[in-house]
Amino acid sequence: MSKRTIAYRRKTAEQRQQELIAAGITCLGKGGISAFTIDRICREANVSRGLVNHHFKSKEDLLVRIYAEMTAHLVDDMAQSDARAQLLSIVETSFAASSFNTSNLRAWLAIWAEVGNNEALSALHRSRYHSYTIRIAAALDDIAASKGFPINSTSLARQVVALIDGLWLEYCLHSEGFSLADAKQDCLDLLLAYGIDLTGVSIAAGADR
Amino acid sequence: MSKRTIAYRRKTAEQRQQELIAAGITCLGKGGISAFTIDRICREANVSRGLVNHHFKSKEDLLVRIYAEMTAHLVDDMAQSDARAQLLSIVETSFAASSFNTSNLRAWLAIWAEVGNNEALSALHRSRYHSYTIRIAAALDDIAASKGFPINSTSLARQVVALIDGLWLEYCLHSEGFSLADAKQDCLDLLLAYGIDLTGVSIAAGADR
DNA sequence: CCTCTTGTTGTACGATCGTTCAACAAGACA
DNA sequence: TGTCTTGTTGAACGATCGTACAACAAGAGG
Repeated sequence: MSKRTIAYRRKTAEQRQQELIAAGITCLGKGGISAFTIDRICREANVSRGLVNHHFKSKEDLLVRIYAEMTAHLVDDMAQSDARAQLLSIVETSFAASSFNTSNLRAWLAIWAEVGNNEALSALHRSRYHSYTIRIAAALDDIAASKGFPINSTSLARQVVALIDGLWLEYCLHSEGFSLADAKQDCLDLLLAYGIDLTGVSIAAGADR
Repeated sequence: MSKRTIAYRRKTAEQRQQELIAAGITCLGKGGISAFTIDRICREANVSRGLVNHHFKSKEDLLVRIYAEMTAHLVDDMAQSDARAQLLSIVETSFAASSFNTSNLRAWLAIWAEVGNNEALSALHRSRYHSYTIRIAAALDDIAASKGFPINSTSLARQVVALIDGLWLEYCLHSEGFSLADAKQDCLDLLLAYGIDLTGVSIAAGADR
C-alpha cells in the first residue's frame, strides 16, 4: 500500500501570488510584453492556466502588481542620513549588478512601453517617479545649502533621473557598448560637473538592494 | 450610361509602402506594439487586409522598415560645418515639436521595447546609434581641441545621448512633468556644466527636420 | 477595344490570445 | 476518519492574431 501520489502542492494565496509575479517578471525579461502571456507565465511558474485569473483580477492587474513590486524600493533605497550619501546610494543601487542586467532592464522597458496603454500603470508610474524626483531634488537642495552656491534642483534632479533611465535604455538596447562601471562613472561625472563631488562618501549598510 | 464606379485606386509600390509605413507609425503612436496589428494598420491606411503581406515580407519586416525611416535623419541632421553648430542642431531637432510629442515618442518607445525580440531591428539600432554617437564624440573632440582642455568625448557623448533619450522617455511616460523648453535647456545646461557653451551659436538652414 | 501586368481585395486557415467555470483534491480541523 | 474550505486544474469559449492564396480589377500599352 504505497502512499497516494500528490498531484500538486497547495500554497498560501500570498505566496503563490509572489511566485506568479516573479514568473511574470521572468517572462518580461525574456521576451518583452509579447511573452507576457497567461500560457507562458503559468508554464514559467509551473502552474496550470487558470491560476492567474484566480489570484489576480486580470492579466493587466498582474502587470500593475509587478510594476508595484519593481518600484517598491525606489524611494526606500534613499534611506541615508546624509544628502551626499543619498545621491550615492541611488547611483550605486541603480547600477548594481542585480538591477543593471539585460533581463531586468528588458522587463522595465517592456512595462514603460505599456504605461501609455494602461491607466492604472500610468498612475502608479506618476506616483512613484514623483516621489523619486522630489527626494533627489531635496537632497540636491541640502547640498546646495551646505555649500553656499545655488542649484536648480528641479532641473538637475530631472537630468539625473533622465541620465540613469537613458543609460538603462542604451544598455538594454546595446549591452556591448559600455559597462556597468562606465554607467556609474557617467552619473558621478555629471554631478561633479555641477560641483557635487561624491568621492569618498560612504553609505550606511542595509541599502544594498 | 454613367461612368463605372472605381472600387479602389492603384498606386505605385513605393508610394503604397510609404503609406503603410506612415499608418504603422500612427498605430504605434496610438497604442504601442499591441496596436501594431495587420488589421489596424490596414484600417489606418484605408486598404484591405492582404496588402501588408503583399508589399512587405512580413509584419516584422514592416516594423524594421519603419524604424529605418524614423532613424534615417539621425545623422543627416548633424550636417553643420561648425562642431558647436552640430551639437546645437542635435539638441534643436531632438526637441523640435515635430519630434518631441507624445505620439512620436510612444512609437519610438514601442520599437525600443521590441529591439530585444527582433535581431534585424537590433542590428539596425546598433548601426544607427553607433554612427550617431561617433559623430557627437567627434564634435566634442573638435571643441576640446579648439579650447585646449581635455574632454572624455566617449563618455560625454554617451551622457548626451542618454540624457536626450532619457528625457524622451520621461516625457513619454509623464508629459505633464516638464515642457519641451525645459528638456532643451537641460541639455544645454549639461554641456555648459562641462564647459561647452552653445549660447549664440547659429545653425545653418535646411536642417529643421 | 483588347490584352496583359500587377496592385488590390477578401475569405479562409490554424495558432494563440484572455477569460470563464465546473470539477477536483490538498490539507487543516474537528 | 470524516468534513469542509479553498487552492488548483484543465477543458471550453469566442475573439483576434499573421499569413496564404485565389479571384478581381485598375490602368497602361498596343
